[in-house]
Amino acid sequence: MAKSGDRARTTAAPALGALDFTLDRSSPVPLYHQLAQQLEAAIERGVLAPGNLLGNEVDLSVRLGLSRPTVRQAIQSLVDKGLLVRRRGVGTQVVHSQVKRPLELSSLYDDLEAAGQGPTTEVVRNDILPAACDVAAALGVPEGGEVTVLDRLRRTHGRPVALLRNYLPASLLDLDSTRLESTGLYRVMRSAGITLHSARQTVGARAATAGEASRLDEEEGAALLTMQRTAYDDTGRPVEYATHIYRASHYSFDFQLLVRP
Amino acid sequence: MAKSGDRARTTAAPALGALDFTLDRSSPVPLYHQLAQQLEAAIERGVLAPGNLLGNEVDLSVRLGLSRPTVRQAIQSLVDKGLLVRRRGVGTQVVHSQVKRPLELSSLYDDLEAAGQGPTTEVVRNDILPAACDVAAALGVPEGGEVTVLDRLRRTHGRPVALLRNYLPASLLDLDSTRLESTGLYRVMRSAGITLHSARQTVGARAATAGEASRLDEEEGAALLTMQRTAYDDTGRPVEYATHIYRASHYSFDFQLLVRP
DNA sequence: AAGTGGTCTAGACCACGCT
DNA sequence: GCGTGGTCTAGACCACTTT
Repeated sequence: MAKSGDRARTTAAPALGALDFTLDRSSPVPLYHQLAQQLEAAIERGVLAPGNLLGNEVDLSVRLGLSRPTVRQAIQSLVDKGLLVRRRGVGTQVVHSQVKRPLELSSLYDDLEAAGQGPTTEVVRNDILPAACDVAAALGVPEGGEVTVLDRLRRTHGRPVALLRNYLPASLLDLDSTRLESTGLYRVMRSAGITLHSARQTVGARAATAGEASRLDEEEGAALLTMQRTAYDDTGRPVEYATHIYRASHYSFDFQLLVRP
Repeated sequence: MAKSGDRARTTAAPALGALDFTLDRSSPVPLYHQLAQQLEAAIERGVLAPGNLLGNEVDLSVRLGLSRPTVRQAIQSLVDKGLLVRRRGVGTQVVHSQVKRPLELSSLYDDLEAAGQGPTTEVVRNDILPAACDVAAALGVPEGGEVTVLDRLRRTHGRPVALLRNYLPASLLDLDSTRLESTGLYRVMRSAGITLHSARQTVGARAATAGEASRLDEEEGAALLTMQRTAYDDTGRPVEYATHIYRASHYSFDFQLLVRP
């Protein structure tokens, strides 16, 4: 069914030898990771152009003084990031431009990073209350059990962009409002020893109520983006349930997907 | 800052020996993948309960007659899926319930799978036209170059849920409208030898115009979910640009994130 | 036929979490 | 100190793509 024979233009292998990789065997950072970082940097800087290259894992490992599995591990990590593509009988290529920075997946990281930076955050509420039914179910605590309810208003350039409501098991940690205004929730949680592992998100839309509209500087009925999220730590226990509202006129979710083979 | 000492309840290792793994060395499917599948099945069926287990990679490899790297590769693939967690000095645990099926990430797969199933699809337009500015930029073709424009209306339970507009380089493949009504676009592309590799998505919201409202059976001004996507094949070339509109009252995006360490 | 990545082995030592 | 996963090695054979 394919029409044009416009096949993967495989550029002849460029002078890869020009690249000098510096490996420090005494460093605590693993060799495969050192190699991966330097390969990624070379790709980012355009030294490794889209097309063919990285010829031959065996040669590479010999030239670097590493074993092949170690080199493979480095390459594999960049394949997982979507920067490289492997083909049997062909070789390993840098993916053809586009795709830039993999965006580290969706808003979880957005929020996480952006929180401490340009935007400002105002803590509107920070209380411990008995859990309502839906919250209890999401957090896996008994109904009526104590949960921290956190309401925040986030602005960028002085304009409101989002109403963030988060629920956390009250036993998990103390939330310092002052600290939450200068950094993101996830940073606070992380520095309390809570390591996030996964999250389940639902993104939808609906019209703004009068109350939401006034707080977000919108008209009643304006389109809002909604997001619900339950986040789990590395044991699989729920550690956060969030219901967020974003001004659709000022915010959208932007993320990249990789198709797993 | 952490309050409660409610630490990862590590269940004593259950009788793992009861599990019998069947490995077929003559099969074309890799040993690590056979093992991973059987481990995943055991987790799914609850035979491997959340808590501690899988004790000791070395023992496991001996008992299975595999080398440790092979066993590690199997385990690693499940860790990447979010089903297992490894801890140094502790062991490998099944993640504590929740998290069910990792949902294969966002709507790309949703559309991909759901397309051929419950929902029905009506091809409203399937033409080859010169590319407008934004389309040309997204697809990396010259402005005015030929692109296929595909408009579809998708329904579930007889009700409209989405207006799908897709642009593809006209040279890429012929799109058979009849076939598109019985299966998804990605299936058609795949069977034409186009293997998707990655996609960049933007999800937002806005109010419905009069025209959109009438086609979607909504009121003018109703909240709509919008999605723009550019998809790339495994060489990094854009193969699809899409602008989709969903009825927020009938559809939302649902997906899971894994936090990479 | 030659060259590539894909899989697999049987060891080794280290870093970390626990007790 | 002990047991765990984390890293690394130096080979081997196979499957696939290209010439």
